[in-house]
This record gives sequence, C-alpha cells and structure tokens, in this order.
Amino acid sequence: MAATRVISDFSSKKHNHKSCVKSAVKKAESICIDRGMRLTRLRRKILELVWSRHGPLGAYDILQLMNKEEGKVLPNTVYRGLDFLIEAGLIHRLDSMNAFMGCADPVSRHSGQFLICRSCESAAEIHDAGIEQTLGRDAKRVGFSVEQQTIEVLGLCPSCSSD
Amino acid sequence: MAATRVISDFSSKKHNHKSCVKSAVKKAESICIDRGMRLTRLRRKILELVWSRHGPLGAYDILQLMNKEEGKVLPNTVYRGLDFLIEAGLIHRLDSMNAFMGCADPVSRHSGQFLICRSCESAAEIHDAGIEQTLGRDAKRVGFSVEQQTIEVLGLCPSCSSD
DNA sequence: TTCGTTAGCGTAATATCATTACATTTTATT
DNA sequence: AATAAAATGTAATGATATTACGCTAACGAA
Repeated sequence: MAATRVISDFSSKKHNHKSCVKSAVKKAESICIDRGMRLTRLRRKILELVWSRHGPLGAYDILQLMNKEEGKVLPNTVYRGLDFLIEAGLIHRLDSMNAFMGCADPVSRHSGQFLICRSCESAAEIHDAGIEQTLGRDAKRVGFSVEQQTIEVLGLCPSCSSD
Repeated sequence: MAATRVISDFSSKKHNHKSCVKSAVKKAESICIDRGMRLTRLRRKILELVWSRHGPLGAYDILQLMNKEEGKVLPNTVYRGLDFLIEAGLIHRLDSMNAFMGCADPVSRHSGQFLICRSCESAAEIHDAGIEQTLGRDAKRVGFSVEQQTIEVLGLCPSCSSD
C-alpha cells in the first residue's frame, strides 16, 4: 500500500522560512523552464507572497501586499497571476476558504488534499494515493470520468487542539 | 470493507421529481421534530427550492425563486435559511461551486462526497466510508483533529462524457 | 395568563471575492 | 524591423456573503 506523504506540514516556529520561500521559487523557475512556461516578474512576486505566509492566503491579501511592494496593482492582475500558478501546479486553491497556498511538491502533479485548521487558518497538505485511487474507482462505478479531486478536511491543527 | 453507497445519483429523466421533493420535505420535518429544531415556513420553502433543482443551486438563484414565489426577500434571509438547513444536515454546501444541494440521506450524519459535472453542473453524492476512515487516520498521524471532511471530484457525468 | 427571554425574520448597508472588456506593452518569431 | 502572440494596465461591474439593528413571534417559567 502506498504510504501517505506529508507534502507540507503545519508550519513550525523553528523552520527557516526565508530559505523555503527561496527554494519554492527556485523549483518554480526550473519547472517553468522545462515546460516552456514564463515565470514573469509579476508571477514570481505573487508566488513569493503566497509562500511568504506559508499557509492559505486570500487574493485580496496578496493584492494588498502587491500594492505595498510593487506599484498599484488591480485585482484582475492578481487573479491572472494566481491562475497561471495554479495551471502550473505551483500553488493550490482551497475552495473552502477562498484562499491560495504554495505547493511544496510541484513536480509531481497531484490532487490537493488538505488539513485546514479553523482556528489559526493554517493548513497542511498531504497526499494519500490510496484515497485518490479509491475515489477514482468509486467514480468509475457510476460512469463518472474524473478530472480533478479536491479534499479539504476542516478541524484543529496540533497546536490549536492542545489549547 | 464497507460498500460505497450512492446517496443521490445524477438525475435521470424518468424519475418522479415531484415526489422526491415531497419525500425530502417529509424526512426533514420528522428529523426536525426529533431534534427539536424548527423547520419554519421560510426554511421549508428554501429546502423545497433546493430540491426542486435536484442539483447544485446558488444562493442568489434561490433568492430569485423566493422573490418570485414569496414576497420580497433579501440575501440575508436566504443565507440564514441555508445555514439552518446545513446545520441540520438537510443540505450540503459545495464549496467548489458556491452552491447548495439537498441531501437524500439526512438521517445519518456524514461528510459530503460529491462527483460534480463541469459540463452540465449536475452532481451526485456518494458515501465511501473507507475514504472517510482513511482520511481520519491520515489526519490523526499528524495530530490533526477532524471536524468535517469535504470531498469534491470534478469531471464529466455519464451523460456528458458520452457526448 | 402574563412576563421575560430567545429565536426567527425584515431591512439596509456593506464587505468580500472574482470576472469582463478593452487598451497598451512586452516578448518571441520571422 | 515587422508581425503575431502573450502579458499586463485599467476601469467597471458582477457574484457571493456578512453585519448591524430593530421588530415580532414562539417558548418556558412564574
């Protein structure tokens, strides 16, 4: 049986965050080159901002940050950037909270499986291939052809549930 | 291994829809009585409208229908009704499409597992207890306490994929 | 029954999230 | 350099959801 992987855990205080933003951008650059996609300045900036939170971030939060760090930017611009990044598999969208989060494993395309803390609004991404397969099998049984799976589990993260 | 149940399938042309709305309301009434919840006229009306579509329906669609069939109603009223119905387990919210759908099995509380057709925007609800358990186990492994699971699979329903 | 409390609803305003349409600029290609 | 395609600028608007506050109806206790 395939093991469940933790793609990105709830962010701990001791991890070096700056370096993980950097690493995400580096991965993104190499992926985009490989695939002939253009990681422009704007797109890279948005990716950095998403990663800077190390957790779900709303489009308008990003907009605010952009306006602070770049010149004036309108919503549309942010959404375009986000669309690109999603398309490239560099970030995921969390439907249940209208937010976006960097993907720590953008090389292997996968469905999003998230544990979302309702208290601190942090999130962890996991990947359980078994679930993906089972869901695929279930869908097939009713003649449904799967294009994308979204799994979002709401609850309390370790640190919030110990409070 | 627990079997996967189809809670509500993609709606077929030959099923008697009127009777299934009726049955949903009847179930809802008995559930609310049992639990000491009040299924008011407004709430029942909203439940009927949700069921009348036999598929995901947006809050503002419901609002329009309310305005047609009842007097003037404002968004707030609809959302309050929807919140109640969700709370009672009588409908589910589909986060990926900002829509609401009646639950055909409101007696047994369960997480929502949906197959959503991107073409005709219909949806089927299934319940695979195995997935629910597995996800729970995965969460436990990282110390996450689950309160709610949402699974939304996007793709093509049988009739749309044969086109 | 009456009183006090709570739950439900009416109403308006506003917050939040996302897209459309079209002009302009940049980049890649020839 | 000329052209086409992709990316971005800009404004307006659309779609979804919540807050705040006041009134009324229902419910339980005295």
